[in-house]
Amino acid sequence: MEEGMSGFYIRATGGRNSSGNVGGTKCGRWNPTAEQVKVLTDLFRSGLRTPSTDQIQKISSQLSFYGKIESKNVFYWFQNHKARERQKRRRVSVDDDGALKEADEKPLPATYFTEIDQVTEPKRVTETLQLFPLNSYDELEPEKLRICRNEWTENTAYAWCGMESEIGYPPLDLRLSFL
Amino acid sequence: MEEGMSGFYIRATGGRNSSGNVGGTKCGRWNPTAEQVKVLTDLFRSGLRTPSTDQIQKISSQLSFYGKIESKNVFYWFQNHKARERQKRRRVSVDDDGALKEADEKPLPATYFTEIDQVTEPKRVTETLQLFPLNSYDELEPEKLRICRNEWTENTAYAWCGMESEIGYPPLDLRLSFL
DNA sequence: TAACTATGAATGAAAG
DNA sequence: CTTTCATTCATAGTTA
Repeated sequence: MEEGMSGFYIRATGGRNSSGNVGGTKCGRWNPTAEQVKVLTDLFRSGLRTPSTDQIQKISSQLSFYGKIESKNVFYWFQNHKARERQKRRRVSVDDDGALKEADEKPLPATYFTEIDQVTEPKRVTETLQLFPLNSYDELEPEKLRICRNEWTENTAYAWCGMESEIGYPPLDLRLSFL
Repeated sequence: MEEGMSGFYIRATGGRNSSGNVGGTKCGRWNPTAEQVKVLTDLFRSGLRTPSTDQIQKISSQLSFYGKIESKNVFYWFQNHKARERQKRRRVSVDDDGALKEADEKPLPATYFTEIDQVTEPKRVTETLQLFPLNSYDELEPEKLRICRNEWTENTAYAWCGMESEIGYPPLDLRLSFL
């Protein structure tokens, strides 16, 4: 029952600043700034999933305002984000029983976009994608509060068979034949 | 979701005791029980390195008997365990060429597992066969050198206009209408 | 209680 | 698109 007061941790903030790499290093990986992440997330939430080369180019160009970025970073970001959303959903759907938690990447209504490169759109999209009435990021939090989102599952079903006491675990089959 | 911000993190310090989560708490990371760790370690030592989604499901399901667990925990556990074993070995091979340290995760002979179904249902037997003889030992491949190759900017397949680096930032339309 | 350690979680990058 | 790998961040638990 160790219960300390809530304390803070000061993040060391190593030599990397948000607008670039550590001084001298040339091969570090991209470290997106909060603003960049926000824009990308907004785009994703708006329905963008697989931006074309041209779109990537434009996004990257714009985001370079906030810090160093290359087109490939944008490309990878969307690829990863999409894949992980799927993977997450796949995994949740299996071991989650119905506790539906807030999906933090739920697509917005399509009116947000004029045309959306979304899975629901059979027709190939022209790369117009105009007019993005987002009023985001006028201010970014100077500090980040880490919230527990519990994205994966809440897991409600533990089969605590009441046969044992709390610590008296049943003998484990070390051969693991259950698999 | 991390980004290059410098700031503090506030530790929530929910009411958690050492043997697991308190009933009311739903935040916080997974805290495996000793039994869960043992099973996972045994699986690892038996050669399992990268369980498939299906295997992850089964493992997670079984381990839920010992306490709260989600499939993503199993996924991460194997990911981390494998990575850290690799990293440890790499470190040893670098700064300590001659003397081999004690490998504490040495794979067991395969006979450790497999046919022990004398008390289990045939269904379990099937699942056993399904899990083990598969692509478990995907280790042993040489580690890759991570070189900064600049493929993206050079490769013609994408033809990114490499315009990153330090440039005068254009006036940015903050409402993302650039697309 | 502040370092330190072990490890869960996340994600950029890339391979398959 | 899927899966894997490397690296880093975050934090529970431990130690000095």
